[in-house]
Amino acid sequence: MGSVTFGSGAVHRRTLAVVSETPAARPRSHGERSGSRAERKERTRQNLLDVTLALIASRSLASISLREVARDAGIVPTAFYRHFESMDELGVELVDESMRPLRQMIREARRGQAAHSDIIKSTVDVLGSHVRSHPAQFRFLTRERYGGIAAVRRAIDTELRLFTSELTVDLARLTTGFDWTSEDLEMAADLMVQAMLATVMNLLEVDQRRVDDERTILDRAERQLRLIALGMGAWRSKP
Amino acid sequence: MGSVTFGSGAVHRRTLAVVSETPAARPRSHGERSGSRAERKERTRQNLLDVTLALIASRSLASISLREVARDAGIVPTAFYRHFESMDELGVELVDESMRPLRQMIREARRGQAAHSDIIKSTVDVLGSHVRSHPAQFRFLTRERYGGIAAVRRAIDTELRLFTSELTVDLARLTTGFDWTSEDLEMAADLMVQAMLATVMNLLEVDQRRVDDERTILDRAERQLRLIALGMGAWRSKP
DNA sequence: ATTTTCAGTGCACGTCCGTACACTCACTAG
DNA sequence: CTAGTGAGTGTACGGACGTGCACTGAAAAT
Repeated sequence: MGSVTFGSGAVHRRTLAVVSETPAARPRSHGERSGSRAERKERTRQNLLDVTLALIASRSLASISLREVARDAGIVPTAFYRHFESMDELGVELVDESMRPLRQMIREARRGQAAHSDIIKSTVDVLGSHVRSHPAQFRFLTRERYGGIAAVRRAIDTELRLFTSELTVDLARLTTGFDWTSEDLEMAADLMVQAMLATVMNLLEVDQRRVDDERTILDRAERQLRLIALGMGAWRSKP
Repeated sequence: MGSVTFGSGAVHRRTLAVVSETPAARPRSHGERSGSRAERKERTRQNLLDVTLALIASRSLASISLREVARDAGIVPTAFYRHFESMDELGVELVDESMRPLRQMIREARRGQAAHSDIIKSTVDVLGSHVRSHPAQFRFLTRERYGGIAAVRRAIDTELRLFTSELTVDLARLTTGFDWTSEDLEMAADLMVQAMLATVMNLLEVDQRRVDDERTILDRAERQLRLIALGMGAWRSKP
């Protein structure tokens, strides 16, 4: 079970279409080795990010080596530096990358909020479906949120604050008439985000867990959010 | 900046008091190298745990090496195996170790609950003081709760469930008369534990953070728990 | 047509790692 | 008093790691 090295023997296969005069309409083969230099570089970079995200499934970022990532991405270790200065820097970039599904989620939740009458139910459903379709991103965010790399922790924290403040704005819209201070709104939004993040981790740890199935977890999240909403109905910011 | 190896030259100094006939009243020197073999072993074992806990402050368990722990504990790497089979096993033991302050906390909170009139305030205060006096343990639990080592994650999860179910019992006592199902009580307790754990991490990350000072964080936690309590007042389990 | 750029290669290095093995020698049990 | 135990030692190994350096060759710039 020695080295699984490959690529060293497989010589770079250049694009064979040399005669065609139409540069716009390429055959594109099957999306293999094509594009400008910049495009190729971007693809490798993306590959490094993807591969790292896949490795996060079972381990923490701090225990993943540069060599391992390069190996899985099909490049030589030193070529890694053409894209990132270190694994830590890659980790910070990965935060942006992983926030994309979450941002898309909040947009979709807002849409559901308009259509559906039950805001909480639709929000939880959207959460569930997004976690199911982007597990790696959510796992990365929840695992590294309090993880061992300070720079990554900081980056996630910043993004999550942004997320919370967006939710705060939504809550403000729903509580006009009640005398909520923005500080209290933010506090309530933070509690909701916490509940949702804990739900995310529960969803990701299902499978190997006892009886908890997905529906049970989402039901609980729904009840927790409903409990908070109920509390907000009874709250007075300045008593 | 080569090897900082030491201990190899410092020969084991045996206890010098050989003449004294009283085996009970030892001079004890200054608590250095004394005790039975079993005691010495236990002390080394504890040292390994302590040293690891200290290293967790800035990194994750998965990135801490056996050699590093052994070095800091003042023993040779191979002697590590006299105490633990691997770093993973040490991690699982560390969970028990770290739960002790938390268990003591809940006991103290219950006492405060009896004396003080405001349960929430006293609970949050107890939380704050325990985090301040046992930062390493709390950091370990929160950092490795969703960390990279499955066995440790599992162990923490189990302990936290126990903690939650203890809180559930307390809540049941406070809500007699209201028709709460035990499932809903547990859901509410879980939300409270989540809020408290998030508070713990916020407390531990203060210092290097912006303006958030300790009091601000505890105030927020207090308001979050109060919000939940308010929600519970308005809740009906089977509507 | 020529030069420049630069993503990726290949090799080499020094360091740290986990762990196997044979050992010592203070304690303990008999 | 003697024999056995076992916590800790010292050496040694094979392998993985991060990274420096000189390189190649296709694409881009001139």
